[in-house]
Amino acid sequence: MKFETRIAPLDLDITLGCGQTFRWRRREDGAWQGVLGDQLVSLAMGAYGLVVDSSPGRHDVEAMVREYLRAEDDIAKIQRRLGRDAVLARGMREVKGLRIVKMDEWECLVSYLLATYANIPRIARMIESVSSTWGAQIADRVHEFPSRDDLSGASESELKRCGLGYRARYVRELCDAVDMSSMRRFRRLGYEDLREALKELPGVGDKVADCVCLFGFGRLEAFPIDVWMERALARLYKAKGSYRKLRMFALEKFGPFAGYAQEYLYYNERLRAPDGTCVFSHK
DNA sequence: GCCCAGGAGTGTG
DNA sequence: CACACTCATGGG
Repeated sequence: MKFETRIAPLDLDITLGCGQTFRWRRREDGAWQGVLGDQLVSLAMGAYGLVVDSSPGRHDVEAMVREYLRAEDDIAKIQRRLGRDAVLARGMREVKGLRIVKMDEWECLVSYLLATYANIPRIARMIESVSSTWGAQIADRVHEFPSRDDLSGASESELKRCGLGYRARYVRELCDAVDMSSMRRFRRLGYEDLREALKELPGVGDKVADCVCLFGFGRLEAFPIDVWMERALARLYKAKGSYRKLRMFALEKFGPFAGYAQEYLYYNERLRAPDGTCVFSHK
């Protein structure tokens, strides 16, 4: 099933390749292939807008894609607010097409649980391994992300065979700690209450909780802080200190769209090292 | 071999 | 509160 839908501004390479989500691959022809729910989806930029090709295809795939890419976010408005900060104001035009994604809450929670103390290629491998072991198959070598019930049958040793290491125990305990009704209950909580509730879960600390708030529950004020963000905040704002202090700094400075500021800064900080490009600077 | 990776849990001062 | 240590593992 193939159709075109209008989402602007949008840069697929930045949005799907910047490390906020882990199951998309860029093909030789430039199209991005990934899995959304039970759909194998390919995305490419066309003349009119975003060209979506999905299989097996479903009547609501367009709505799924538009929700995932947060098509209704007013990027101009967000950037106007973030532009009050002089550092961001200088480089935001370069990342206009970066959109925060709206992942499935459960997939996001497990993904960022696995992401602790691992690099992005390894995170992607762990997720693919878990998906191909417990997720329903939808195409050749393509599987859905396993639901909570799919995964609740997995033993710790089976999970370790997927290369999870010490994370295997967290996943096992997470399956016992939550079900789909608790995930629905989480949706009704405000950001601060949600992040505290998530932190109650095994293997979920400050950083994972904020990632799940942002990329899973769509709380745009969440500002996850990892080692790259610590570097960016120190380099660009001379801000240092505990997670709590840095989070308060960001919330005050960037307000309700702190999550977008975080992803702009994260993208910039990560790309700065390998190829020398630097979108934002303190000068 | 050495270092680091989108950290969290636990114990201690 | 802050800090130190441990927890597995793969890749540069």
